[in-house]
Amino acid sequence: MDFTFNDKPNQHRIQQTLEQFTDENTANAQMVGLFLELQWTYRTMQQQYNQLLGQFHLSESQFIILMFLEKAPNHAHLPSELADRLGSSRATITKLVNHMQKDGLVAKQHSKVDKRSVTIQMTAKGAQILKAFLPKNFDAVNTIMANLSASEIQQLFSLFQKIKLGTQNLKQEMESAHDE
Amino acid sequence: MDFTFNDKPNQHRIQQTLEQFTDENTANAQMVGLFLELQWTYRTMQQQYNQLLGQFHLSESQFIILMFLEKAPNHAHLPSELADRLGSSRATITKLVNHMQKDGLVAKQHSKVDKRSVTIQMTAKGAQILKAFLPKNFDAVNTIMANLSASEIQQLFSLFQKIKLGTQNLKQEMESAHDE
DNA sequence: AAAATTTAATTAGCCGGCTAACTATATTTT
DNA sequence: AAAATATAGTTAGCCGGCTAATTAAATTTT
Repeated sequence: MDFTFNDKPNQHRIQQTLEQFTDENTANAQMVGLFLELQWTYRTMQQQYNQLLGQFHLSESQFIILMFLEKAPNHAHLPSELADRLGSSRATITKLVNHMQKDGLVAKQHSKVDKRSVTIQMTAKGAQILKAFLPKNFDAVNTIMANLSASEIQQLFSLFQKIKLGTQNLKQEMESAHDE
Repeated sequence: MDFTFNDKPNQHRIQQTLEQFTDENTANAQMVGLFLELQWTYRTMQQQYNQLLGQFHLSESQFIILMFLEKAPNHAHLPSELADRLGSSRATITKLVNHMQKDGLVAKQHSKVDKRSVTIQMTAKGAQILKAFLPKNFDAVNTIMANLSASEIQQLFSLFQKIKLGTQNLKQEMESAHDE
């Protein structure tokens, strides 16, 4: 965009250009601002939520793993399945599961069919801690979301969907740019 | 809530109870679902954004610090000011700034007035890297937010505000509960 | 059947987040 | 002025995220 006028533009043109610039500028600035706002909203929420989890000696990922195991047949999953579910790397899962094993929340069982494979099973203690935490989690989420109406919740679902789509597009752009 | 009927309720009452239960249940389930959705949206977005930052050997926090310094008089701030701005602990800032110093993005200057105090100043290299990154950042944010209309962006600002309020309420609840 | 490839999980090493404890300096109280 | 308190920043030690390299086993190719 060019802001040096060699001709002598009339007032209308200047006004138009300014408005156009202003519109684009504020629209763009708003996107950046929204991006920062999303990060701040998440960070502050997560900090508080982590404190709650800390009272039960859990991390967010550990909680998600317990929830996932709770619904699974035989309360068991493979590490790779946990990684897919959490959207994190297998290395991270190894660490997490080791901690959880040390704390007695899960147990590892080596498969005899495929000797590379390991099943992670929730223990009774894990189930008990999950059961104790769930109501607190529920209350906390209700408090966090208390100011939202039912229709606002629906809006957020749909808006998050759009942001996730945007993220996917960015991912594809970056991957194809990397191939060059 | 009780679902065993000792009396013989008419069809209407059953229907009513079911609806009421369903409504409450789905409303609550939706809040939990929305909470998970927010986490997922943020996590996937952040993973991609971190990849972009990684191309410039920056982390998100390092970028925010550079932006903050860029706008500051003399391109300088105290560590405590950075901590407040990022909403993170001073220990985290110490680590971050040490890394950034090693990479030549910032410099430390010990105050002679207050010997406890240190000023963190952005270097020319820091300014240059920031300048190189900004357009990429801009494009990435635009891609992520591309599916949102102007009014949707406004909605999100207002909805995030409500979530932040909810977080504050949770914080206060937890702090007062802790005092007991 | 042997070689090459793929897959499952782990390890090593980095970064950034936290809390708690510590050092050094300023400030306030007494 | 001395003692107590508050403040600025760092350090130690934990956790959880990542990538890259490694190990071991299964599968596919040849």
